[in-house]
Amino acid sequence: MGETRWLSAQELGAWVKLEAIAELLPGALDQPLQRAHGLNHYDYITLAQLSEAPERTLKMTELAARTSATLPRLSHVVTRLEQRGYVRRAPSPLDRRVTLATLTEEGWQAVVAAAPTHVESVRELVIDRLTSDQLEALEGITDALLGALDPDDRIGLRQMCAKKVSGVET
Amino acid sequence: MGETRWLSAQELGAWVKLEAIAELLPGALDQPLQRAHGLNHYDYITLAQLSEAPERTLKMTELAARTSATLPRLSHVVTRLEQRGYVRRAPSPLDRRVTLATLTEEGWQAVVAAAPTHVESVRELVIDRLTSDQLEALEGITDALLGALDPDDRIGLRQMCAKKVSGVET
DNA sequence: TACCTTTAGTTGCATCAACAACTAAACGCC
DNA sequence: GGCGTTTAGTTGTTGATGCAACTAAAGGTA
Repeated sequence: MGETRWLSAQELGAWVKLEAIAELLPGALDQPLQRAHGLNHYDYITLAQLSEAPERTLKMTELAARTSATLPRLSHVVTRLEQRGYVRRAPSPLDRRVTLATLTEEGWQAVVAAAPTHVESVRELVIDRLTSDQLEALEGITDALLGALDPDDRIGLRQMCAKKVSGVET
Repeated sequence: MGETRWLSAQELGAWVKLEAIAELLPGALDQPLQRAHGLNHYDYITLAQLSEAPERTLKMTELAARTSATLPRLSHVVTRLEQRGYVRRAPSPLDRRVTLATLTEEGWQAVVAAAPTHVESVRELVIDRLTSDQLEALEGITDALLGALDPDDRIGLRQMCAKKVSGVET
């Protein structure tokens, strides 16, 4: 197996902090959404993705890819969201293996209501803490890391939630 | 509540990618450790922290802080690790409310065995993908974010696992 | 058409984490 | 010393996630 290349002091410093962030950030993002709207972060992302899609509808596979989740996980989540009336499932007429998930009017209301809470968290925890230079550096870094974590670019790296929602809200 | 300040294109881009990383990184770190050693990432960090501590012993509260976890979570994890013979619990003689967790010899062997696997993942997923400049920028960014996520610096931001373990392995 | 393979999605089970309620020891104060 | 408060930790329950097994529809091939 060859010798292990241990981490230098600089590498270790950056890594330990990134590790701590990976541990703390998910919970910090969940909390405000959970308390104010009964949604966790993943629920919100799921609804937000649907809200942006044409017809507010996506295939399960596509939705899973855009939310960086596995299909079983998404399926469970959609079941819950369906029970709450936020999403509707229907088999595709073109290929009956395919399930189309559609955002309901209630679901739309829920995303619109939750969006400001979420953007607020993101600003407070991340964006507003960084200088413009850091933000630019962050893009380069995240691109590099996603090369390993999402090699086939299943996510698509396109734009997201906040923009469109704001457009409709006015 | 005032107007929501939506995200600019640059902010959105950085954020969406960071979000994806936060979603994908934990699983990517768990997998190799899980398959090769039956430990998840948090188990490993817990053992690693103990391995560095004087007497290989820490108070539960201190260990929870250093691993960015809540006390209940740590308690459950330590229960499992104790059942596997990796950790021993003992009440502190000085303050009998306090529980001291100590790494056993088997626990030590387990960390030493798992460390190369873990460092390998960290390099492959993160460190080796970044330039020296990016690594430096990352430190600044992580410091800024931890200001929000860990305001009291409970973690301590000291150095970690890999260094010490490598020292003893030779 | 019959059969095999691939693809899409769901379901059940086992694991893990969050939260709240609880126990017990120490501290402060009279 | 007695009593309320704070601190340290554990436990139980509930909810979410991952994985593997399963169903069902499509596609390909003879």
